[in-house]
Amino acid sequence: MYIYILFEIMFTQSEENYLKAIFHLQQEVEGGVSTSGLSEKLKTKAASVTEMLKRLAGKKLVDYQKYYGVQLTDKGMQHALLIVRKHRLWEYFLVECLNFNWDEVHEVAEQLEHIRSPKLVEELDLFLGRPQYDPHGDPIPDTNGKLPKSPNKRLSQLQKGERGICKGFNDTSSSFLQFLAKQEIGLGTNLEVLNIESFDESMTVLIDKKEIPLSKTATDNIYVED
Amino acid sequence: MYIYILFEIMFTQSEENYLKAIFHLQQEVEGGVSTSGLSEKLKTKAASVTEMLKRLAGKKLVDYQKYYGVQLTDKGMQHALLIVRKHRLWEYFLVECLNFNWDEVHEVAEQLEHIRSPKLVEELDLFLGRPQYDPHGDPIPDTNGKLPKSPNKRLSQLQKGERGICKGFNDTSSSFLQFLAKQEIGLGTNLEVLNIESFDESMTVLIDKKEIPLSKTATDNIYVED
DNA sequence: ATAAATTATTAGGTTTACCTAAATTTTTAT
DNA sequence: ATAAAAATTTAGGTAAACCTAATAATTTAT
Ligand SMILES: [Mn+2]
Ligand SMILES: [Mn+2]
Ligand SMILES: [Mn+2]
Ligand SMILES: [Mn+2]
Repeated sequence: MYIYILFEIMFTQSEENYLKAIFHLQQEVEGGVSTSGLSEKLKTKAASVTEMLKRLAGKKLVDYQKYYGVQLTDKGMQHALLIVRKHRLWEYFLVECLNFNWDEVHEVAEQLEHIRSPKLVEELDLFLGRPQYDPHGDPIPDTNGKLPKSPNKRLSQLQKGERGICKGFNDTSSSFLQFLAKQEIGLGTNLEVLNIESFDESMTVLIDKKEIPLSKTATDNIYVED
Repeated sequence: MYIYILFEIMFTQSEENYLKAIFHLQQEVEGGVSTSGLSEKLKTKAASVTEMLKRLAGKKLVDYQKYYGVQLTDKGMQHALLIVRKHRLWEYFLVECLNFNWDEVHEVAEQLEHIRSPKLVEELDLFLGRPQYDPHGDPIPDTNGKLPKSPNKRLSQLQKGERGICKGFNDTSSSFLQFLAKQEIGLGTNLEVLNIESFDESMTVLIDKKEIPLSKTATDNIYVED
């Protein structure tokens, strides 16, 4: 019985990476997640993705319709949320305890998220003081997979003259995070929209008395609370 | 150039497990480490070991003589020491920070030791206060692979009437560690040899006013400082 | 409605890391 | 010294997770 449960819960690193990628892509577009989307996100070829999707479907982790993409089953969602939980808890640990910068944590968390030990996850959560958000402002699922509500207004959605507090980022690539650091934009940063160019939707934003120009691409990837 | 260095340093989990196993077996017996010894330690079949040894030899991590076992090269030793360092630092972390018992840490450390990130190791070491010994009393190699001198007298080497302080354990199997916990023997435990049976070399030891009988097998696996 | 372009799947290969069974070498016992 | 036993290696196979090239289905554009 115990063995049975272990088998049910054991997935390979690769399978877990796919589950997480599907989870993230699922939030961006509705309907099935495409083979090419996964292929791009995971930097593997489409043929490899197709193969893995068939395997995941066999394990009842996804519903897979040939040519029409995949969606996580409840079981798949549950495990994806565990991986996300672990990823974000470790990121928090790296920044809070080990002097990592927020743009250095991703690669290591990508490995640590696969460490298998229920006790480890729960104790780490406790040790860190049950944080709600990771260093990028992303919500950390609790033991049951429940997400605290995420800050979900984008900076690009603010009107001229509105103010907001930076609560998170969508793109967490190293280059974007380094760009943000250079502009001195971080979690908790206060900002005010001074102007919006109508032709390219770029903004001029007031941060700490400095006027910072930001492209639509940038403002789309910054979450704010107003 | 940078890529080249990365390739040189990247080994698979399996390769790392072999290197560590060879390292441990090398300390127990002199001469080459045998295929069967590795097979037993790693719970794989001898044929699999032979195959891996050829691969490791190809990567200059071991000197391998068909039919006569292997020994780590300098390069292999260096990497084995890094894995041991990581394993023991993580064990220390689990016990000191995450409320693990010393007999619960091994399995998780077995996974964590493979996380690749030079910064992580050094920062973890710093965060933990540069510990010298892991929760089992085993020495933690420093950044350069240097080991602090290990407590190396076995309880079985003490004479009748001698006293000692428990400094470490050789066998770190769950069953042995649980046995020790039951007898309330741990790091720092004071003990006195009350009697040694000549026929089987078993001992009666005084610990905290209780008389505890210990087999030769047990006393061989307990390190003491006198 | 067709053709072209795009996207996805299948077919066939590779490498790693296991396995079993058979063959070979070394060690031990007579 | 030879034979039996034990240890090791080789041969041949499997599954995971990738790949390229060829084929097929879907979507888009004319
Ligand atoms: Mn990962
Ligand atoms: Mn994050
Ligand atoms: Mn390991
Ligand atoms: Mn240990």
